[in-house]
Amino acid sequence: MKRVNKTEFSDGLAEPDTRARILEAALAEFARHGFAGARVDHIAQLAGINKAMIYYHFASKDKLYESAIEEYVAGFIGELSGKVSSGEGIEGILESMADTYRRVLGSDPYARQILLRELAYPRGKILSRIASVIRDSGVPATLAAILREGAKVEKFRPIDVRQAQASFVLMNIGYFLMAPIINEVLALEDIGNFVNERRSAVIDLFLNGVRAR
Amino acid sequence: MKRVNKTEFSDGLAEPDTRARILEAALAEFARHGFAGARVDHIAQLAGINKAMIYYHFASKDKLYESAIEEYVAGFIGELSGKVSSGEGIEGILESMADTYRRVLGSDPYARQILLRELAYPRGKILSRIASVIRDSGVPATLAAILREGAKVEKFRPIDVRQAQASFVLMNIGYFLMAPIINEVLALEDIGNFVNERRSAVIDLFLNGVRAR
Amino acid sequence: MKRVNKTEFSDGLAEPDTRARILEAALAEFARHGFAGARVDHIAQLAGINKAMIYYHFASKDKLYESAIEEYVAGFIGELSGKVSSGEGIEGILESMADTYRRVLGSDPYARQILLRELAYPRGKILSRIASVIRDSGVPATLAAILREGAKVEKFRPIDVRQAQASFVLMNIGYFLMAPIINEVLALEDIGNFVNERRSAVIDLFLNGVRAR
Amino acid sequence: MKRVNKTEFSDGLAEPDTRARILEAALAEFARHGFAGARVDHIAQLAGINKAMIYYHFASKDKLYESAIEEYVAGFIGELSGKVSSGEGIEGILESMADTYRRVLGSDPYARQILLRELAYPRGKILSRIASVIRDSGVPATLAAILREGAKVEKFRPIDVRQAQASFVLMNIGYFLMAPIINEVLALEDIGNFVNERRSAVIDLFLNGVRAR
DNA sequence: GATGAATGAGCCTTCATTCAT
DNA sequence: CATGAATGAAGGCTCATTCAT
Repeated sequence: MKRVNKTEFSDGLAEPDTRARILEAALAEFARHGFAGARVDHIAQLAGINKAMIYYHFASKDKLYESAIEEYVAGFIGELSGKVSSGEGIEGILESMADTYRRVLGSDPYARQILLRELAYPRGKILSRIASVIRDSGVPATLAAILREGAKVEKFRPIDVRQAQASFVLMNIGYFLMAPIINEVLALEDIGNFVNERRSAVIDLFLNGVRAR
Repeated sequence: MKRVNKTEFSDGLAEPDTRARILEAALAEFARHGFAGARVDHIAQLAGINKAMIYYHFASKDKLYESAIEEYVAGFIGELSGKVSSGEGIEGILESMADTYRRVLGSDPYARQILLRELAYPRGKILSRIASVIRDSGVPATLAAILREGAKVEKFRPIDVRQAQASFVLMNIGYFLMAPIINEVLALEDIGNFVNERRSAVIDLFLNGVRAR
Repeated sequence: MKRVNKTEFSDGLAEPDTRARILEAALAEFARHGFAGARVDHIAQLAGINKAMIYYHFASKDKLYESAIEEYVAGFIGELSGKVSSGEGIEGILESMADTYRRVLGSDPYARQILLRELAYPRGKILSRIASVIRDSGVPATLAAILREGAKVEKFRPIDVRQAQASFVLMNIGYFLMAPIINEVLALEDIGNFVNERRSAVIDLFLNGVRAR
Repeated sequence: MKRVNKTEFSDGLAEPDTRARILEAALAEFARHGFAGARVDHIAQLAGINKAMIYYHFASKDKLYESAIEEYVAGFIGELSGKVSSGEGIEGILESMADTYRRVLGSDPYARQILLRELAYPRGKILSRIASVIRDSGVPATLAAILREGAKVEKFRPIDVRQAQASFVLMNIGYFLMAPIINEVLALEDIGNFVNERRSAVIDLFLNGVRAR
């Protein structure tokens, strides 16, 4: 907040400021071990600072968790918002959504863990925060609008739009959450392929599912 | 396993044997607090026995966790297998699957927590065990067979069967896992209704999605 | 409370039970270093037990302090009560009081420290407890009665009995509390002598102070 | 000592210099919480300065304590000395002593705490310092002289002067130290009254106690 | 089987003290 | 003089695990 990089004119190898380093280390530790399993000692080691510094910058392990997750979630705001322009048509928006989910949950090292952890043992208002970020991105509303407009002109079948929204999201996100089980149940040997093809398979199923006959 | 009822000659009002009580208490505690957050003391208290008894029956907290989850997962074997007869047609099998997922994840007090926990922080081979139970139930294979047969006679479109399997499962299971976020993003006010209508909405989307045009 | 000596029939060298050992060690540590200065680790060492045992028997450092002091103060109940029979006359009761004060504050290793500590930084209701023990001993009431009776028959001057009570107590107790300063101000070289003679000096001053002329 | 007013050329509204502010804050903190219970952080906060400043002016918490108490005790030197002129007679000197004790221990916010604390857990040579201040005031010597002179002319009984000195001091000071217990044992309801009347009650008892018959 | 007591290692947090600026 | 940041060494408390009975 009122923090300034402490080595502005120095050797160029300026180490990131302590508070940020702590938050990053905390995120990694919490993602890997959950809240109860995370060790403050370990976070300090990861951040390369003295353990007491954590309590200098944050009041407690609890507050540190909140701060780390909050900052992490806030980081996605820019990424998600404005990704969709209704002009692209339904294929465009579905592709955009699928891409975003994949990028966030398939590449980001912490998103999946944090999300699962919070779903299992909610702490504070983090789930609400995540929901806000998604809703405020405008994507769900845009998809809903398209489905409703399409139903009027009989391009789409008159279905429950909310159920459809949920279904599309879950087909996409759900895979990343449940991959270990899905992959084993389906006895997948070419997981990379499966993931790559999933985007179009999901969109195909969805579009055929909602399109009027 | 090797346990004997402890009140063989007693009054007939035999209380459940200790080992079982421990396992039940452990499941509840682990589901509620995760592995690291669970307290052996608390489990003993829940089971109404002395803490040392836990170590008499189980080698460690780790082993206790494994035993509790293993026994819990094993309990679903009978429930899932034989639920599907391919004679019921595709609607029948989809309904049967949707019902089962809902019963397990929507009513059972521990399933959702344990599943999320294991997905986030896998311990031992529990995820594999879950996958085995699902696969051994024969349901996925039956669904795959129906989709393939249907594709041959052009009843269904020629799609990737594995992707379709995954999609159907995720639309169903995914909701229970992610309900807190889904509900808030969609600003649901009638959650009960939404859940009740979800089964047919999902089946409807899926069938239209795979059916030939 | 519900504690039984654990080595009833053993070698006769039965070690005192743990709880009592902890209380004794705690008293010593608290008396020597005060509450904030006392170290739980040190108490455990003094008691010859593992630090965790302290928390097995007592909830916290706070509670341990309360328990230790409470038990300590309670130990004086028997010692103080019934020490005075009004039949002994005023000299008798004054001597008895002076002796008791001297025994408690001059010989007991902890009384002075605990009393000073509590007077400076009261914790819980310990000062009240001490007051109760003194009052319940009946001694102050007996002294007051004697002074009042004596005033009626003009054996004593008509003075404020409460002030007199306070004065007598303070001349006795006060010395033990303030000895380091008193001794130095008076440049005493024969402290032992001074203490020995104090009893009769105080009683002499007091009796002449209250006696009618 | 070697300090200079920090705002020599400033607006004239010079704030008290830092060193003095630290000493004042330290005295308050030490009086309230004792040495071990006092927090350097808290002292800095009370003084409205940065914690490091404390270590710039004082070497350690120990030295800070000594300095604060030393300065505090030194402040009483002027107050106590020269208060007594033997010309006032014994009543005069006793009244003067009682008044001084009451003013210091009954009104000063720290004296009682500091005195009790030092008596319980002496630190450095502070008790000696206090004794010196008292002795150097000349009051005890004056009282002793009066009692000895009076004994020669048989105005006073031939008592142990040192015991009498101690007794008078303790009747006065002792009450302030032990008030919480005294008040409760005597079940005082009019404490203010009791304190007000104490001076004359003590002097009355003492004079009658030493006066020849 | 069952229990109360005991333990060692570790955990979160605090605190006096120091350093760089 | 003055500050914010940093640190090492505890300090109180907890927890999985074991022991004696």
